[in-house]
Amino acid sequence: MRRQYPFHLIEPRWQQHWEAQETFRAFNPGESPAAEHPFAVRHGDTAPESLEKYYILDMFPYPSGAGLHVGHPEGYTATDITARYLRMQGRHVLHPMGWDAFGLPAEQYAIKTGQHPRKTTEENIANFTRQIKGLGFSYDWSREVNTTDPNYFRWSQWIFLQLYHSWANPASGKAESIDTLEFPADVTTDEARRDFRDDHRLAFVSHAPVNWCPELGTVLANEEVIDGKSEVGGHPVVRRPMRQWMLRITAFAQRLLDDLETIDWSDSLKEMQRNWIGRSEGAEVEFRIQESEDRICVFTTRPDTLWGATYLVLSPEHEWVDGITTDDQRSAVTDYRATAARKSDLERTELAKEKTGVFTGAFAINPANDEPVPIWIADYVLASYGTGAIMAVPAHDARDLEFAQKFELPVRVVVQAPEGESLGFVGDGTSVESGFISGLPTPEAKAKIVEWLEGKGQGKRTINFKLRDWLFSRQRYWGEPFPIVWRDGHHEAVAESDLPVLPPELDDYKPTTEGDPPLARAADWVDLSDGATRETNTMPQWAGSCWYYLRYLDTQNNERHVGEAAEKYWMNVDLYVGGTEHAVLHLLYARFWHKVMFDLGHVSMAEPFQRLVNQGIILGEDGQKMSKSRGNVVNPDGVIDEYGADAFRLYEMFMGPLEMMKPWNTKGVEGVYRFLGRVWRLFIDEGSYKDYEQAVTAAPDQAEALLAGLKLHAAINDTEPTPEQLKVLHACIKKVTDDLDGMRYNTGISALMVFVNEASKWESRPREVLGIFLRLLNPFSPHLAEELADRLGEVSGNTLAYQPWPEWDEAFLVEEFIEFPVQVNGKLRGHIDITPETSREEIEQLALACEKVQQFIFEKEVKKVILVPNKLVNIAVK
RNA sequence: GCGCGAGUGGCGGAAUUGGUAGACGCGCUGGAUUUAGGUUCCAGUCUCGCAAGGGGUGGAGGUUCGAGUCCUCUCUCGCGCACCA
Repeated sequence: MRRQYPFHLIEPRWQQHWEAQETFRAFNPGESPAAEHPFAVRHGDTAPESLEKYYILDMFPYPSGAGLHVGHPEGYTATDITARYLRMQGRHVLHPMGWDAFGLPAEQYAIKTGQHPRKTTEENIANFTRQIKGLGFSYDWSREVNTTDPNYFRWSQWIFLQLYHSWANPASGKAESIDTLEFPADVTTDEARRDFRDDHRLAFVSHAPVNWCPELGTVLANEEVIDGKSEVGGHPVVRRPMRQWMLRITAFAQRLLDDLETIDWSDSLKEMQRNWIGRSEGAEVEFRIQESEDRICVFTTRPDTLWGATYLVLSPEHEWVDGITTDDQRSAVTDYRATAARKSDLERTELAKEKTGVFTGAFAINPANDEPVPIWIADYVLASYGTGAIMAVPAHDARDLEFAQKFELPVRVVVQAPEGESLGFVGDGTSVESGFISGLPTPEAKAKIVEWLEGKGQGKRTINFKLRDWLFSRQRYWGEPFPIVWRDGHHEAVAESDLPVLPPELDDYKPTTEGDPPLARAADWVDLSDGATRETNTMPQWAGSCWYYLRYLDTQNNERHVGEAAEKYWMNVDLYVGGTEHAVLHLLYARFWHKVMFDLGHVSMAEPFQRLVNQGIILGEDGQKMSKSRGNVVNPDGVIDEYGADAFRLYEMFMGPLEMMKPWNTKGVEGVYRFLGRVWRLFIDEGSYKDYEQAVTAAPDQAEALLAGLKLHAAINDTEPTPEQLKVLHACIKKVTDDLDGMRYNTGISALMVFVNEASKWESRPREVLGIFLRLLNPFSPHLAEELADRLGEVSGNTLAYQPWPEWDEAFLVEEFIEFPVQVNGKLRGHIDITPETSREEIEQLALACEKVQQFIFEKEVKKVILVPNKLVNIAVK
């Protein structure tokens, strides 16, 4: 196919120019550009740090072997356009890129082939770099980070130590040094004090059941388990107790929830985080066990239904089950617990349509009415939420009702529904048959019963979160080793001066045995000369991505994770763009780490990402999700070969709104490619381009040199633009500026198309007008814009990157004659010719006199004439 | 089940605050140039109707001079969470 224009020559040339010129370098406080750098050409002696900054961040990719897919450049193009736009607007823009390079695929490939994951990772990064650079993004490559680089993960380990050395002080609600933790009076021995501290650290060791994925040979965080299967690979996950490192994210649940109010994220994303944090207000109520002094504590959000609590249910794992079970029920209970323990999470939720459970034989006393209620165990009660025990109120809870009906337990209505059936009613109503709270509306009933329980010492108001502590260790090779050693059964921090802790070299990357990490195989590495042994787990992939946005600010700093001045100047991230897949993983973890760092004084702001935008996913041409098995994956390399990077960028944005899910259509790429061809022909003399093409056919190796022989279009000249031309130009400036401010890239592009459609008709094309158009085009398709601007005339600093963004003048947009719409009863009936000076009265008269309008108001009563300035006039008749 | 979002031509999508529905692009139809095709350029393209005119933004109501936009009910699709007491 004939090329619309020689993008294959233009694009690499400008990419090399930007690289050589370091066009997109951002400058830290204290740094300044050389005098000939385009930043200095634009801003003169002004110190970069005195300019208003804008930090625009992409979610850095995992460099997989498959290379870039079309989803990556969607977000990257959007941020690049905004970065280039704001640079032209005079902002000091930081726009970096890096690699989230620890991860499972490289390790699995290593297990299969014996090749070191570092090698795979390096190759993949090289490929990603080539692809991303080929798209002409304006990244400051001097700030590239790689999470697997020891100079990077040294600081990931350092941050882990900050967590290790801290605790969450409930009094201040903040992370503080573990040294501020006061020991209770009864904690006196060194051993007890050590244990007490270890129980309070933000990074701590737990032996609780965890999500173990046998297929992957590692444990997973709750966030990484979906429907009982691993998020990566979809392998079954089972519960199993193991010694693991945990991070105390639960201590920050309330702040993670509250601070969502301070940031500019989409409602749906905030809602996803809120749901994940899962705050619910209620009360803990204590039920005395019959013929015993022990009390079972349950959590309920409906303490007002206490009179309707006709039985209790404990989770099968509840620690008291053994103690309370009666002899005649013991074998049934033991069997049930064994069955429940064998069930995977999947079976316990998905497959368990029908409620199951057994009676323990024991009874508890309902504190409201002193009646004995039976205690059951059932796996619909989760050990991990609340107290692992509930009071069942079958009349006002669907699950309890189902259970009660199956096992013929009593059901007692205690809330009157405002209307309709009260049995099974779960909303707010009025308490009935409930002693001293009868007659009270639900909220008041709740308050009163809790007050009463508190007075009796049998309950208290509480808040529960679904959020669990973060399981932070993995049984893998290709991750950050923990900066931890073990001595006499206790863990100790590695000295900061000994960081980074490098992983050992291995020949075999497989986990050793059931759950033993591959690092355990490296005896030389594990056993230290002083008798201590190294922790052999590694950190999860999230560790590196939790703080990379900070390292970009100061990648070369060997003294700190980030220099204070750089952090203060650049933070926080003004705009963060990425996919929704990280809504509750990366974005929650990073916020948590950031808050800890904030409390400890290592960063200056409480939230890292001020504004966050999710790009929608791109579907295949068949409207299905792209996948190898469907065979509908679009490879960007092929598209760029055929149409060029500028067309690719333009199409990714022209498809539709950034945040929307939308299908790929190669015909659409051709459309924007044709548009770029029209831009080319607006500037370049067609005859000379045809000559060039013929000459290139004869001498393909001379293509670069022959390109120099192209002539500008003969219609381009230095005449004064006509008012009509200025109107078209300024309408375009206005629309593109508005759309870029609102990140409406698709409509911005359509405005550029409208301009080109008009300008193509001009017999005289003023250089001034075309030059301004190229500045508008530059953020979208920078290679072509730079090339044509270069041919059109001198560009200061040899790049459009820092040319001032054009401003529009409303005066040029005023129409001399306006076709003003006239409606009758809200329906368009005709137009009248007016000018901006036409008075209201005149417009009304003209509208009523209009011939087309006449036939609709003839012999009717004109009730009202509504004139909306600059919009229309509407005549209401009857 | 709960929460969030979205339904507009043959298709992707426009329509900042209620104010000319369908911008821009794809596709399609016709024409011109070149011609082997393609490229490029011009014209047309929501629908019914020869026209005048009528209808039209998932569906049904409502508010309004005027509703794709606001309100009520309802249907469909997508996403998230899911026995969270």
